[in-house]
Amino acid sequence: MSQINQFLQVALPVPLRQIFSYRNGLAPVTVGSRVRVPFGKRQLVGFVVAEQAEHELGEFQVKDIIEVIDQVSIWNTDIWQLVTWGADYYHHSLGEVAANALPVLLRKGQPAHYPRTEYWQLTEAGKKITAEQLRRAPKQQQLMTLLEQEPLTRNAIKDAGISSTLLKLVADKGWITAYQAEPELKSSPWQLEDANQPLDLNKEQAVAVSAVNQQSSYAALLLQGITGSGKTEVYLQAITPVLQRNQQVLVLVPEIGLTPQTLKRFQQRFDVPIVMLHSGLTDNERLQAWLDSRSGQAAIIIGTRSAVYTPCHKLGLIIIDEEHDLSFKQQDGFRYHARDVAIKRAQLLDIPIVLGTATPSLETLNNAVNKRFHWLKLDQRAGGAELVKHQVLDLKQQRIESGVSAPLRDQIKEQLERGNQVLLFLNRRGFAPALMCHECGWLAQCQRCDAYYTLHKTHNQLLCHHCGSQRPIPRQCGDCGASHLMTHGVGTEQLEQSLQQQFPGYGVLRIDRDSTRRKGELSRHLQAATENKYQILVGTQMLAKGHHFPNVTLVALLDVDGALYSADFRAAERLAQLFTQVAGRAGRARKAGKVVLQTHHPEHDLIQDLLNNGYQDFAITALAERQLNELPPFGYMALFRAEAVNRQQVLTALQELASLMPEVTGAQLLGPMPALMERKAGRYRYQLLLHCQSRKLRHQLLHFLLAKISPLGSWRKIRWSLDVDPQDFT
DNA sequence: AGCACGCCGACT
DNA sequence: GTCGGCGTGCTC
Repeated sequence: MSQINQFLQVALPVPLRQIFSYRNGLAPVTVGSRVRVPFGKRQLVGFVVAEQAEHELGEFQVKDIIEVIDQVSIWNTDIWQLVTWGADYYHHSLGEVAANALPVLLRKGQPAHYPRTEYWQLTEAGKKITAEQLRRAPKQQQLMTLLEQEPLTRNAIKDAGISSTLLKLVADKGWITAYQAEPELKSSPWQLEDANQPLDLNKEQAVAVSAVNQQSSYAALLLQGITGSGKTEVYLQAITPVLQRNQQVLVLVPEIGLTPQTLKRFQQRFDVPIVMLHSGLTDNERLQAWLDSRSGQAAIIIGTRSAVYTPCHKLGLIIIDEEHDLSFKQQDGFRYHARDVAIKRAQLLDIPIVLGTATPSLETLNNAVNKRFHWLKLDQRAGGAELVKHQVLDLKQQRIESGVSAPLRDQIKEQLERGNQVLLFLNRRGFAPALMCHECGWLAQCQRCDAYYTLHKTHNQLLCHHCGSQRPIPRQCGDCGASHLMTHGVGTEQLEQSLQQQFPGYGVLRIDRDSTRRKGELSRHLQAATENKYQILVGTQMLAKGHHFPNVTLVALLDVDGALYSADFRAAERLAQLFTQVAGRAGRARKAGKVVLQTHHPEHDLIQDLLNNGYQDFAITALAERQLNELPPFGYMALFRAEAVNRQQVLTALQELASLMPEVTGAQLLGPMPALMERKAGRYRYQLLLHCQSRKLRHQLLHFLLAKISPLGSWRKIRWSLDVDPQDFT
């Protein structure tokens, strides 16, 4: 595909699952090149997918390409394969998948290379000039001697003490000339000796490190280690030989796990260029990081979900930390799972991938059980820290003050008096999750969602956590008009306030989405907590991840009942993961720790299993249950989510598709069924669940069903999306 | 997804 | 009289 005047198939970043044809009379392109094309009334940057013969064109008016942005493909081979695989597996628009995999500036069509700079070199005439001839012009002689060795940028010449006037003078003589080029890249091997001071490993860690280092081709390794067991040290020592071979390492971390602490750990160990890809970067910084990674300038690439698509010059190892974390699954648009994409990438490149976690997802655990993944376990706490104790507190008939039972209150008091910190989890932000009429039981409800308003005292407002709508706190009942309104339930705001009253003299810090809204606030809070400026830490789930509070000796989950009886079959798994994660937060250093669970159902199987036998046992039991019900990872699911203001429109559309589902053994299409929250932000939400016995069958059926959707008029009236391997059913 | 076109309510 | 609300239809 090198000559011009050809017809091209172009993938465009629109949610249409189709390819568009254009005529190229401009310049040669290859598959993967970006082109700018007219599309309706606008211009888009698309990706060349293939060349097309003239007779294959349809009846439509073929338009001309506006610009060839890349003469050659912008993609490394593995990334392009990853993109096409992703579009196929997730049945998503190829153009959107491709655009998703690039930094914003490249999506918009910016050149995919470092900014070019001006270099000066000798001309043929200049090379003939001898030092002798310039005896009386020492500055000119200096310049010529410098350029004799290598071409230099204008800046470098200036730094050598030569003025731009002189430069121009010599240039005018025709002795030197300028050309544009990308900056010279350093190709020297990375230096590891100085900073690389590995810690001593215990036996388990040593086994894990050597297991990783033995791999010379594709292998997936589950590194299952409880918090504090020294997973990071295993990562660092597994990385070392890869860097020594002058290969790069890609590290994927959860969205809020990307702490300065993590980065520091890598920087202290390795004196190599490290790039970080996180949400705080500007578009230019992202492009720079992308270029540094692709050119091989960066040795270690650390990033969140989308970093899985970062091209590398020579990738030798992928690490995915907190593998079970939900933030690896994109929840809108192109709904990919970065863990699964990363595994695919490791296969394509034939390199090892390490999946680290204390609480493997059931999908990963299953792969370990059936030996598709190597299974490495770290059961000892590194550095001799003691294991934590557990306790379940039955809330029935207890005196409860703002969510804290009397026995828990006593334990908090005890730890505080000993100078320790306590950590309390409550997964409800705001002051109270509902406002209720004391006379008639009316509850203040959001007009647009099937949900109650949350009372926020700091904003002095009712806030809907699902659609964001807000209104002033009413003085009277919306039903009977009585003026005696009371809050119902407890949120983190109230907990914070109550603890402050109950334990005067101790600092209470609340960490949730509201208290960390501003940029950098989370890390400031975490830092303050680590420095013991607060003794009582209150927070939502976001406090559970990856932060080290060595002085915390008591962790409590204040209300776990919600997860025990949830309609979402993954809720139990998530509670088990949360419990195990927070257990790691307690007593990390030399102090013994304790985890307390408050519940009205202490006898519940999940709680008993978790406490008596630990996460792994719970997870194995859960796996058996999944197998029985053919749920993932034993069944393969895909979810059509649909919504519209008009409820009947959604139902009609879904019913029409459901009626087209063929009778196939090993597959069924369930629904339409309402989403867990049937109405959200004024729209009715329903879904169809495709449940198959094999991945292949699911793929074929999705292909079939999607083809049926496009001619259906009813589907044009609704907003819909397809979620392959859905992680939740909200 | 955008972006247009196209018909019905409250304002300079 | 217009500005603008979002329904629906199309994009090589």
